[in-house]
Amino acid sequence: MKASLIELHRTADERLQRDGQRYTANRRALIDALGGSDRPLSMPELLERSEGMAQSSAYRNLAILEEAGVVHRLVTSDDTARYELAEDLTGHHHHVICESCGSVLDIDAPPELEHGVHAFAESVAATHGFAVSHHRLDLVGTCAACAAART
Amino acid sequence: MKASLIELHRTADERLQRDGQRYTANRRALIDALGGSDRPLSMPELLERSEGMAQSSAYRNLAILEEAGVVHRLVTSDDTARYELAEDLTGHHHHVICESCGSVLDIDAPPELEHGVHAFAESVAATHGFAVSHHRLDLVGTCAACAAART
DNA sequence: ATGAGTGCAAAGGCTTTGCATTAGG
DNA sequence: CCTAATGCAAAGCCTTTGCACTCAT
Repeated sequence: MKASLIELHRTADERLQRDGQRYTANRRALIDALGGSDRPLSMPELLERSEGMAQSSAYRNLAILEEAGVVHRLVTSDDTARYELAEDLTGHHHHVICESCGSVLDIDAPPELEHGVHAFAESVAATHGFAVSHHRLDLVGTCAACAAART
Repeated sequence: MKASLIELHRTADERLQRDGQRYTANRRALIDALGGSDRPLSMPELLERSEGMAQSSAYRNLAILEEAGVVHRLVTSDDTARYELAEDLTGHHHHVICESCGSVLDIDAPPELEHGVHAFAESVAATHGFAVSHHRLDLVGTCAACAAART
């Protein structure tokens, strides 16, 4: 499901134009950074990968990219946000979150499990009049690195 | 699984003592607030329910209560934290999160689904050397109130 | 008395906003 | 040209910390 970078840029451009936004060099750099990662990136990580971009521009552009449905902002356990490409661009996946260092890893769940979650979501929607737009299934614990460091 | 308030206070007291902490009036008030709610509470909500408590005391005591394993802090979508009783005091449950107003509702998942999640967690633990301590399964969308307001 | 707990106010850290400058169409 | 986008610095907001005071043991 992972789209090529070229295709990714095309899609981003389309969605921004639909919102009356331009696909500038800064926005391109952010998409490159996110498209080249197999996990969500924090602001420091994004700035490292985006030579010379002002932090305020990064925040502003990420907000615009999220608005356009290209990027997704997520908050896990620590209070720093992380960003990833929208799910329809990366394929549905879940997160393994280290509560010690805050790092996040992408991971896929077996189809049976996804089915179960969808059924659950539908029953909740029906029961509570709640419009479920998506679900999150995170595994939280300690990553190998942190477990080792804690020795 | 929901313990009586009396039992809850006893447990909180025990766990705090184990940490060399006292079970003060402020801490009691926080536990009362959380124990009397069927959903996680934000700081403003907690202060409303805790007559005259200083915000700094609330933050400090919640941190101590979390350390003692009585309270759990969670961050959902907006950047305000919410607090609930530790899972072993409330029973395992999941959250329905409104991305419009940030409200959170507690909910139970069917046992089959929980089984599936556990199996998944174990396979990830084995594959990635990641120590899974717990999981989160959230349904994200728009609550009935927000859907109505948006008319 | 003695240290934990509290409230108030100040400081911190991530994120957002104001404003003058630069650049894309 | 004219508006959108950028960078810098200032402001905001939630949360944490410093400090003097109070309370319980």
